[in-house]
Amino acid sequence: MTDQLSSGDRSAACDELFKTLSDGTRRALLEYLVKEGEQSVHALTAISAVSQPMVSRHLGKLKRARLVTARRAGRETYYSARVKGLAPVVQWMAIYGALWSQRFTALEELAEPA
Amino acid sequence: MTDQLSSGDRSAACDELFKTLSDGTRRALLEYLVKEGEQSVHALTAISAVSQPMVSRHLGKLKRARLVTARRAGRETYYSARVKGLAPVVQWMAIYGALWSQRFTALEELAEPA
DNA sequence: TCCATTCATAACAACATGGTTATGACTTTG
DNA sequence: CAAAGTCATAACCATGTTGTTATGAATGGA
Repeated sequence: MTDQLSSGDRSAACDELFKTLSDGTRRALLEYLVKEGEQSVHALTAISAVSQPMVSRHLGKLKRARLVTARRAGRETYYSARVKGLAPVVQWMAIYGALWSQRFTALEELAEPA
Repeated sequence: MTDQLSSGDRSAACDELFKTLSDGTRRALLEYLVKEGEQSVHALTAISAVSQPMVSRHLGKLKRARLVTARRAGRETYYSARVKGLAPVVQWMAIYGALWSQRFTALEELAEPA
């Protein structure tokens, strides 16, 4: 129980989540799925700046991180965003404790464009 | 201006932040700084599983991501957490819009261990 | 002054990552 | 059946990452 630092399990989930989210192309794919709903690989390739195999691999990583789900229909595969997959990240944010809940609005304002 | 997906500026900040946070050692350092306050490299090395040069490099990346600040005092360098540095990540989370604010508590519960 | 402490950097090895093109499996359609 | 569309995987390259050990630059103290 001496997990003062390396909380060896939950930390692994955060590792994968943060690493997955650290790529702009993957975040763009995820954003698109969140905004537009279920999309085929073909459609996602169309809006991406990289090749179709790369899109497939990015989607594979998103799927492995449980940030998307895949549904196969005929020769097409439809991917959907899975928001709940962000839970470990949200939980990690809780290390900021009061800072988080109390200053959330402050951060929100700070984050506002104009 | 055709940044339908690659919102080329804010995205860069998220890239660096997520990439920085994707390493467990760095997250552990940051957590420690948040919980225990300002610490010297020596102290941070003591609680880390890696060598002192590696701790310095991790701290360098955290500093570059603006997640910590450094204060030099004699031969020691004291690092502090900089919570505001998380703002771009919080802002990015806003792509989930209503999902974020409305389901925040749901996610919190979901994230709860027991 | 001389030595120990503290920290950062350089050099290197091992490995992972993002990108490409080529190809194969499968499905729909003509 | 044959051809075209959709997706995933393999092979490969270039680059970046984490980790190490060795070393150098300052600072503090005997």
